[in-house]
Amino acid sequence: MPQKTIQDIFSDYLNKQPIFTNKKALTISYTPEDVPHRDSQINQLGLILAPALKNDRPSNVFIYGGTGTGKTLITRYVTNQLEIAAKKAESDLYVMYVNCKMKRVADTEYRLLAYLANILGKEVPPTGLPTVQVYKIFFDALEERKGVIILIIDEIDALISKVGDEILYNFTRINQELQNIKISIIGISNNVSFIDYIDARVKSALSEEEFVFPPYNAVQLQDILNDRAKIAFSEDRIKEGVISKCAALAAQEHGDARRALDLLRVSGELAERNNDTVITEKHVDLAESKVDMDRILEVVKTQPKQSKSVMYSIFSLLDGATKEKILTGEVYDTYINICSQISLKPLTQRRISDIITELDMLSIINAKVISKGRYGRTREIGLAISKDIHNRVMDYLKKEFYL
DNA sequence: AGTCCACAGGAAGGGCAGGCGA
DNA sequence: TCGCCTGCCCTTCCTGTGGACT
Repeated sequence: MPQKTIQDIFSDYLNKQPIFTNKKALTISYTPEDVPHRDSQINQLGLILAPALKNDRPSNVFIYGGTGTGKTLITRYVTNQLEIAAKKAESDLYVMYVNCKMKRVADTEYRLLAYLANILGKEVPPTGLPTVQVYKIFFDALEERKGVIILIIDEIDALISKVGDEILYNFTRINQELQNIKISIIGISNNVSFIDYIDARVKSALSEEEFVFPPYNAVQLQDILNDRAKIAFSEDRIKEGVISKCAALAAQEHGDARRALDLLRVSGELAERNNDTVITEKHVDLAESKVDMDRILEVVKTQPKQSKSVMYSIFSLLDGATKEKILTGEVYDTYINICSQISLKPLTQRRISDIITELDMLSIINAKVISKGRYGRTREIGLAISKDIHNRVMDYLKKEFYL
């Protein structure tokens, strides 16, 4: 068979009937027209926010629930609808959304304020001003609007664990300080126990209303996927069992709708790349490992060099396959070695300890504090990723460090 | 019962890059 | 230019601790 030229590949691609008609429907940023299995939450939130239409301040709301349980989606959906209604009723309503997990955007007090001021059309330099002044800029910008402002703070637990709860206290006081506007805060958190850590005054002010989003079960996930698949794929592209398999896999993992959508989307992409016309369960299997692989590789790539070399130290210790668990001290010794090999200035053990904690939080490793009695207290470190991914990450790091 | 290991992890602060107003 | 502010990464110094060993 004659070799395909690059032009053949391109024309094949162009002539091919696409599997996807609207891939966006399978991403988390997509807001569907209706949201199944969340009627009661939608109605509740709607009732709480409705006073905004009559220019009254809605209660502050706190929403909890695991990843992919629809917290953000429902909040945005309801506030979108509210905005439409407000336009009809000609009432002044402004909705602001911020996600505190956006790295280098809103993960500190200063940045959050700067970001919010920016939404309101005020320029704040990325650094340099006293925080008090940024507050003033933000408050002034608010004052220029009138009516009701709904401020959605997503992943609020990430912010508070980093900068403390004072910022929330300041927010709850806006209503007393500014005459023209009424602000209502919707806090969204992945962590249910988070509210216990904040100051009692803030707590009572913020959680005037509370609700919890339970995880989806496999049947519900299946409904969600079916709805989205109708929009995302051309007809008859999905083999029987594919959607239920995606739903089942995601249900096993805390009922996470995001994961279910990822699995289905990647399955489709794999089929497309493979020139298959129909998505089968085989593609879902492949997608499952690819979704994890992509997530981990992405995280690894964006780590700073020091973090990468700690990772490399841990991985190469565990690569010997003699042990499944290693200790902080061993990691540090290996790390010092690696540093001299790649001419990197070694950090102190204290700092490495923090880096290990960070890697643990990124779910790349598992680190558990254990006591070995006479032989001290330390952390026992193991891998949180599969052997396959481990090998891929090792290859990447080796290349990166020319090892 | 007491000791002592090998760290965990908190607190404070240094040094840097970068911005502001005077 | 200077003094003051910020976030970020890091070091230094420190106290705390579970449980094997004596």
